Amino acid sequence: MKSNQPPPPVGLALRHAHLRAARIFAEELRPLGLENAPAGLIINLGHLGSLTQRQLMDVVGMDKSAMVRQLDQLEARGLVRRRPHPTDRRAHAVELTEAGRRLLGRVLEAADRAEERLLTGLAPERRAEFRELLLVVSELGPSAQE
Amino acid sequence: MKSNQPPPPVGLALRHAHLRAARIFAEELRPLGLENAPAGLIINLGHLGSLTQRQLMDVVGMDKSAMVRQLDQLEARGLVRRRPHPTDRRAHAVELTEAGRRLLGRVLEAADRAEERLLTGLAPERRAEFRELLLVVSELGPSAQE
DNA sequence: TATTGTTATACTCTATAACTATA
DNA sequence: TATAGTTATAGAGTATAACAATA
Repeated sequence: MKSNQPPPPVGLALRHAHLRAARIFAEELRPLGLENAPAGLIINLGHLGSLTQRQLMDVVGMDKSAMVRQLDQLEARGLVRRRPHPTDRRAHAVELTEAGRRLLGRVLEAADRAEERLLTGLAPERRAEFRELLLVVSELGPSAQE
Repeated sequence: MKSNQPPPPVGLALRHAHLRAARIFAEELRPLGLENAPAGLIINLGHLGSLTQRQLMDVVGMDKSAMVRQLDQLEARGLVRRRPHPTDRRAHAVELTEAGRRLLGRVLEAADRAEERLLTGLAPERRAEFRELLLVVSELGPSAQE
């Protein structure tokens, strides 16, 4: 039943799975003129509402200076706004503009199509199972013990 | 039972899981003086034996020129050897040296420790399940339909 | 004519550190 | 003294294209 190759380390499989997911997502995003990183930012801002840049860095795992550059570009395109933070005058409250929120809908559709393609090899129940396990391993899920 | 947040797209969860795996693996590799990319090459050469650079590129998802640089460094450290390919005189047959094979053992131990840490949140049966599903999604596994 | 490996270039990401303005 | 954001810099990865040798 098993192949004669030893199973690859989980880390390598995660790398391949992520590379494949990123490739597929990039294809689905192409018509929107967006790349993966800014699309990820938009999705997270959509989920979480207004965030400081520091919080965004933690959420998307992006570097401080890369975050500045990405937000500069998104702001120049009118998709995102930096506002004064209500209580901390050092910080910015970053949020989607109306145009950003409109684009968010199309980005989420692209993400859904990408996910459908990514999980083609799994039956529906196994997809749910995969999602659940992945949330634990990624430490994004409810069972993440931080 | 469920959180009130919508679940993140699987692609984002894969990204987080992979970032976490890479961070943990890097920590386990530090005593060996190796980084993730060359360690991945060594593991793959160990699993698959002698490969051309072209094949290695496909297997590890690395760029043409990055592959040249990585192999140059591994060859300079005496861990890898480029030999004439038996049938294609354009190609190189890349393989581990004896020193490389000795290091491979320690790299695999580091990978095991990293995997143990990575999957801490999952009970043993769920780890096997996760591995199996991930192999399908990564298209590395037996069910990959190319 | 296409492919393997090499080299070169430009662009992006990462990591680091300095700097400012606040806290 | 520490933190949020900005800026600058060096290093690594990615993407491209050109090239030599070979298929």
